[in-house]
Amino acid sequence: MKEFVEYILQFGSLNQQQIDLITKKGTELKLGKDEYFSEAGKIAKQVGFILEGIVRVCYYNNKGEEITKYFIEENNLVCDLESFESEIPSTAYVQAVTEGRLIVFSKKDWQELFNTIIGWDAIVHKVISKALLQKVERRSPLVAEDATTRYLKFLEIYPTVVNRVPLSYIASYLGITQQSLSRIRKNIR
Amino acid sequence: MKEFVEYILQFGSLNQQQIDLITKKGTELKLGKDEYFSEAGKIAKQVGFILEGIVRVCYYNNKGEEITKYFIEENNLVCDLESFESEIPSTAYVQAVTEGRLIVFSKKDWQELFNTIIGWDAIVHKVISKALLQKVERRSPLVAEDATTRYLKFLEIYPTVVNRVPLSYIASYLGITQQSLSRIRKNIR
DNA sequence: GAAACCATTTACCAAATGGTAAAAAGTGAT
DNA sequence: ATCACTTTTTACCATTTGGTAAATGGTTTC
Repeated sequence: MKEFVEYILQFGSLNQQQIDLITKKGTELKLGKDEYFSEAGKIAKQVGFILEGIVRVCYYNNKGEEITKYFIEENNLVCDLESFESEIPSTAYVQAVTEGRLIVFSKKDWQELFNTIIGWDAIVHKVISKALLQKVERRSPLVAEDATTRYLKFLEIYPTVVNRVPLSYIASYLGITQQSLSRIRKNIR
Repeated sequence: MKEFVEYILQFGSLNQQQIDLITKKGTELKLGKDEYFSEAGKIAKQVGFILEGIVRVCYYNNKGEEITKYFIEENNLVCDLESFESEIPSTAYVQAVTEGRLIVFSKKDWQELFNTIIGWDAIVHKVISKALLQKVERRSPLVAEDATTRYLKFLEIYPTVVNRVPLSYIASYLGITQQSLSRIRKNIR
């Protein structure tokens, strides 16, 4: 929980009473490897913050292939925003890639924080903007490159992820087959 | 200007006095075809709202190729957020693809709105979150597809853009050569 | 340790895309 | 209408990537 409070405080200041309130609302959740945090077709009901582990967001394209949209690492929020905020069914799965430990807030508790903590609104919006901007900035530079360059850029973008997730997840994130990625790895060495 | 006020009011309510203040701060800017709204290496000093025309954000990759990161259409904000907010040099060019008409706010005026209009903060954050989310959601589904599918999806995503921008811009947005895109167009007909 | 299971690597050939270059089509100016 | 200029299309071949399948390597369970 300490990690979450520290993270939040980077984006704005809170007094002890407010911090206690936040701490009281959040509960710890353990996720097993491959377990889903939220699922496509269902409405996202929680906001999470990753203390430990790696999570990915994935979906199935119209060929039925499983595509990793992005990875989320420690010290980041996890939430299907569109689904959570608009209460529409999610279009993607959020899945623990490794074992994970999270702080989670129910929608009700999360909203209560907006009503009771002045400035919570501003902090959350900053957090979310930053996270979204990062997603855009990580994805964009990959598009116009060949597969090898994409993989090299992936190594820069997600240095803490490479050795903790299956090759096939990275391949689908990069938009190539796992055979191609394996070949690329071989050529790089 | 009316269009901008209408756009903003979708995200929160404002009284007439507040609307007048916003109206007073914004000035109209005309951009010629190919003219830059902001440039790589410089600090973004304005926020814009497109009344008319199409704008693109582009950069040069390490092979020196010009890559279109995304297009921005009418009724959307234009701003290199990272540069504008943190006052760091921008990494991309923002360029009018067609002739354009925008409402622009200087950094000083934009910030004054935060100080004088209660709730402006919340509105702007909603606008920005929505725009960023759209950028992610438009880009992600393209990655894992072959070139033809990417182009077909592009047509869905940017129906108002296809016939108003050069083929080469679309090709670089999709991460393929313009020859490939031309071939794809031929095969689709 | 053997068996079963899953992930990764390799190999082979087919298909898609890139690179270079030239032709064709479109645009604007005089 | 012609010329100069830019954009788009086409063609050719080289290179990259995909698809299928099998082999190898790793891990877990008994």
